[in-house]
Amino acid sequence: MPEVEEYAEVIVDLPSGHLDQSLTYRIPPSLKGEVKVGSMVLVPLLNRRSIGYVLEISPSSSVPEVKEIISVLPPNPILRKHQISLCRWMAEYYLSSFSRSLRLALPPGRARKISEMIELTTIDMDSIKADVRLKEKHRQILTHLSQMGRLTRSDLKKCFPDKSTDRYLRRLEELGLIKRTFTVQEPRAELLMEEAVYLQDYRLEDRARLKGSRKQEEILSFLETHGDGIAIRELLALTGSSRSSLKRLVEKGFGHISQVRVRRDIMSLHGVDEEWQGGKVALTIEQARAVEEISASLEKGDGQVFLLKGITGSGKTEVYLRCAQKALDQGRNVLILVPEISLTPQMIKFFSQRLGIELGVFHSQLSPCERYDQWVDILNGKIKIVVGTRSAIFSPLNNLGLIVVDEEHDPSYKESVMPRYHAREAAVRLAKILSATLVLGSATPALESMYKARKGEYRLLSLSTRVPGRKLPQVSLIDLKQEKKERGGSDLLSSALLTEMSDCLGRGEQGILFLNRRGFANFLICSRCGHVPKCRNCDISLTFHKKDRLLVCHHCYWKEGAPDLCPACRNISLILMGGGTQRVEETLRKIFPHHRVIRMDADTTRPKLAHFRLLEEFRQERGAILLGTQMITKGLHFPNVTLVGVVSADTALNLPDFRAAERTFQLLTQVSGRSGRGEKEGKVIVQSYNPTNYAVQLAVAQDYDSFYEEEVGKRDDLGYPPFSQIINLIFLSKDRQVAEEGSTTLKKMLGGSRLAEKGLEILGPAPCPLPRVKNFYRWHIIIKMKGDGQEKNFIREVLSSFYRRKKEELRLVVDVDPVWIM
DNA sequence: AGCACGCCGACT
DNA sequence: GTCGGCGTGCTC
Ligand SMILES: [Zn+2]
Ligand SMILES: [Zn+2]
Repeated sequence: MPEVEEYAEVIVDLPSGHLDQSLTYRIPPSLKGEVKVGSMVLVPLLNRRSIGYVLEISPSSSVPEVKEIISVLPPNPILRKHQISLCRWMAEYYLSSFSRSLRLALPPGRARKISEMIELTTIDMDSIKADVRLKEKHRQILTHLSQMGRLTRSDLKKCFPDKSTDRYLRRLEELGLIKRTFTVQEPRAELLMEEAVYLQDYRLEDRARLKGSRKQEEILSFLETHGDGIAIRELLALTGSSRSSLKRLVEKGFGHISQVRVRRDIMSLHGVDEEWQGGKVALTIEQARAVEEISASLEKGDGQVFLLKGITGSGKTEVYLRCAQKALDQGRNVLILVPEISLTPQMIKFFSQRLGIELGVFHSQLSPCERYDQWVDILNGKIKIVVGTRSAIFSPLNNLGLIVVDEEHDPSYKESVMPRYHAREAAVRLAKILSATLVLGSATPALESMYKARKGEYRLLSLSTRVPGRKLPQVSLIDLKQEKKERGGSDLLSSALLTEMSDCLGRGEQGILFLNRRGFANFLICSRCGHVPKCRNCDISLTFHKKDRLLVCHHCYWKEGAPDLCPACRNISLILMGGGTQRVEETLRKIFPHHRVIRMDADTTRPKLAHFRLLEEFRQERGAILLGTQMITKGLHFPNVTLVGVVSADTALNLPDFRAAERTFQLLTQVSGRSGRGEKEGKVIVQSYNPTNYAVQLAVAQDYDSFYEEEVGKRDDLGYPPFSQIINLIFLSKDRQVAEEGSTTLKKMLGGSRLAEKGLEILGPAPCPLPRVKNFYRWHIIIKMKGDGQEKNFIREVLSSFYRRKKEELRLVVDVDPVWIM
């Protein structure tokens, strides 16, 4: 039988990821049938080895000299075709590399690395000493190797840091004095097994004696209420205790620890969540129409994108559930994306009960072990519906009928490391790849989404009637200009807010206060008329720099002296705003010393599962205050919360970001549209120097359409999205100069004066609004593209040549369609 | 990421 | 000459 040749197109996975073309390899006869599209393979590359992913298989090759694939690595195949298509698009669209995006789609813990070990070929050191071909440095390296045995290249370089070490190693290998071996590293053991705690029988009197040890008592009652079999890692995170407390508890005979392959995961914990209760209900007319339209698309399999705009409490979830059921009935699978903060155990249970089916859950806080088991269950068809956060877009679930992106405007859908993809846009792409119907749901759709819906690209469905029996809270706007005149309250909290808070806490109810994130830019605001100095080019609030009393635009680097008088009303009334979050917390603790103040922000939620823990603490504490950034909106559903305050609408409105108004509108709409599910009436207080601002007013009036018109007009005037596409290039270095130089160099490479011809406009270079983070100086340039997207190819080429010649200590982050400009 | 190749300046 | 540093280009 004649041998039919087969070739594979392989993307090589180099750590730096800049070899972005596929390479052709021959499939040896022994691996025929084994190498498939999506296989992870070991391939030769120059005189090394590398991991690669097979994109395609073809019977012929135009490459003159091809090498052979060495082996196939399990699980095989590791990627499905639709994942490869999604990653190809992602790498291109977000100006990243193919291998980098593919890595995101690999099953958890299954990414492999190659390790290179260097060792002597002889132990005869005398002949080495006599070898005249060797230089002093050769001998030093050989001696070091003879003492240390096998070493990796990087270990060796710790002792021989000069740049010439590689050269010497090359020569030593040529002379046959050293040899290199390449091995594929096995997945780490802890990814496959996990330690879990199980309770043992204990006597009540022993239990009583634990009272003295607070932490042990806490761990034990956690296990009693939530059930045992939970991973130690998560148990400690959820109870906020240390390993030693657990160890003592186990020593006293209350439980034992064992290694488990599969364990109960965090998503199966018990608990209550008001948001996810109730059974199947009758649909409103609007809901029924939405379900009908989406179902029709499911039946046709036309890959229609729907924008489901539904005010809070209008029952979007019910629409998702009915449509999911429909897709499942058709024998097709379902993917539901939700924001980070909404994915709770109760939500999962609710969905799974309603659909009567086991759900796959994708969550960054699950252990790799757990996630791998789900991956297997998806492949063997046991899991037909996946609910997850941003990264669930990479789920191997195929045969998708329906994709849902809930709260599609939520910023947590945007990835923060490269490729900085937006899960909503990725979902649009995935729906196209798989001809799945896509539903984007939100009460306050992103401007970009609504723009596409108005253009007819998406089909708009509206739910405008509230499910009966829900009351809107009473919203008051506090004008800080007045407040200032009357000198009431503390410097950041008005007397109205403090009085309401005191009443609320006094009744044993709870309050929530929204603050802006810390460490952000300061700006000037007029305490008499509310005026804020803005950049005349960008319409961005200017940032105040104390050192040289300058106002600076962090988009285009426009600078001007800080005025003494308010430019609008000519009074000496400009005050500094933006800081003070720390002070609000201190003030609250001082005024309400007997009430718990819980702060939830990026810092306090850094430990694993801290979200759950802090929210749970808040829920259970009568008369507590929850203080934090946008991430605390989850707390709005708690029935005992009767007061919600927004400390400074101005700080939100004046973040140096063209989306500041949209963000503020979304937050305020959500806050003032929250419908009390309890019997108690809710109150909302919004503090501002500009209570007449359109974003504030229209949010309170729950008027999305007017806000859209107003905001879209502004975006059009200034050429911001959706009327242009923006790419933010961020240059990071520990050396300020390096970061700044990088940004100027790249701007020059992009064409300097001939930018307009290419349809590009560049703002900056400028220091980022957060100019220094964790010791890294940050500069950026903003590229605005007005054309059809063709300019991107040009930018890609410039970037790749920039990457090749840039200094090692300079890091470049490419953010296409940035969600925050920070 | 390695590795080769070529260029250049510093130092025997 | 020789040694290292550095920019550039390539990897099937
Ligand atoms: Zn003024
Ligand atoms: Zn500007």
